[in-house]
Amino acid sequence: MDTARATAQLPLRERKKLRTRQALVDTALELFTERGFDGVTLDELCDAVEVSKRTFFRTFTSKEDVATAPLHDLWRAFLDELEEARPDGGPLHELLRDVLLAALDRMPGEEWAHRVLLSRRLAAHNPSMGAHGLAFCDRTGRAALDVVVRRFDLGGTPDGPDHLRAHLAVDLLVAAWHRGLETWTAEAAGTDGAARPTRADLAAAFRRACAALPGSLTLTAHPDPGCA
Amino acid sequence: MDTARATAQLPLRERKKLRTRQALVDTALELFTERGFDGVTLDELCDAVEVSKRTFFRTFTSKEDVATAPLHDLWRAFLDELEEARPDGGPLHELLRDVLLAALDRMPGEEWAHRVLLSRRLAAHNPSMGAHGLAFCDRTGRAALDVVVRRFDLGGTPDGPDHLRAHLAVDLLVAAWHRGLETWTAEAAGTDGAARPTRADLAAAFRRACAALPGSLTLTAHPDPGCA
DNA sequence: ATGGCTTGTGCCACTGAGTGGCATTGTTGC
DNA sequence: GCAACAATGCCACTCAGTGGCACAAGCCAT
Repeated sequence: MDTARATAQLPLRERKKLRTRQALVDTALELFTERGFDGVTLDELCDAVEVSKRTFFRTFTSKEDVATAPLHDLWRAFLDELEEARPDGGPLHELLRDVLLAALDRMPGEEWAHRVLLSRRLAAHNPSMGAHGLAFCDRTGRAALDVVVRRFDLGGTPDGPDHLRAHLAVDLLVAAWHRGLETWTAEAAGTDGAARPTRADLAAAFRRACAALPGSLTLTAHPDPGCA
Repeated sequence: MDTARATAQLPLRERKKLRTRQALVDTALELFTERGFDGVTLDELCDAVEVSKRTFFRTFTSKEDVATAPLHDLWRAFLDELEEARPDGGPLHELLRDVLLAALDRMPGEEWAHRVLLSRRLAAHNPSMGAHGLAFCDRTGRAALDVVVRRFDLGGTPDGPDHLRAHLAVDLLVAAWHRGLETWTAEAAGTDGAARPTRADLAAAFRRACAALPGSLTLTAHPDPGCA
């Protein structure tokens, strides 16, 4: 695989660490998917990868963490891209959207997409997985906001109402991302087996969710005439 | 002894349960605030309230749960109010905002506000508390969406793009709520001691966050000329 | 290569959250 | 009062997560 060549320059130690890390992620997703998140103990996972539990906790912060790793990679790329983004005077939320799409484009293809799919399915069926994912997005959102207020000129006084708007813009991005993920995984449930949802599908679903944001503010509600 | 009126309203058993429940919440918030969430074991908390740990877990689902109880009450009231809301053809997000404000109005005054304040401070400093709160809001948001699509006519085909917009509208509400909470607790940090933030302040902060939602979509970003 | 030096790993014992089962106590209805 | 029943207390247990220390594997001289 390409990762072997890309990491060939790294010291042997680092490569070994990355290898066990990847083995832990893959095996965890496999075992959790097979027997459920609660149906697999850390001891079993560590036995399967032939690693001590102590080492596991040097690599990941929690049992949930190992199964959320694919998303971590994406958001780290997002923050990297954001750090180098050049605002052009357009709406902030469009900039954020494009930065996230660029980060998505950096992810290593369909293998990654499949891991994300497994991870999201676990999160959908396990409360602690879901909570961990939400908390991670929240933390990342705050980090993103820090970058935005540090690097961009939003035209208002610092700590004024524009700071609140910027924070909300980040929240909107995260909300759209979650809706995109959700419809994407729902599509996956429909197409069984062969036709797996691709990274491009995920990007499209996310774009659609972003496009639906303005409409979500104007959407009107009427009493349901259904009892007629 | 208890008055005939009180006995008539609720069986003794139920009252006892509610009393220990409230004692657990109050003592937990007190101890956690004093010594930190991780600095208090459940055994200590249970000793303080003179309740067995087994009973604790019959009342609350987790250690985090007991410290999030004040918010639970609010969102339960929100769902109740939503169940009886009559849409008037106005924007959905305004309806949701008003329903949440109405629920807020039902909360038992400043004592409740103080408990919320303690709870949020804990959540701000403890990752697992924060994650628990986010997961709870997410679950409640989904429940709210169910009510909306069941009771309201959104004018589109079921499961069409309007469903996505409705879900985003709920997400927007939750995001605005979180920002309102955040600015409210920040105000509390400024005014030390005597002048505690009130429930009315919280409602105002939430209103402001809701009002900032449209602007968060149009907020523009320019390169920071900050080195001037 | 062979020595020290650093760094990651394994092992062991431990804390603390959360659960299941069963006996006991207290409440309710007759 | 007495049977029926629910809530509680108690005990033992699983498992996630941590600290400490000994050991081994990679790194870097000479």
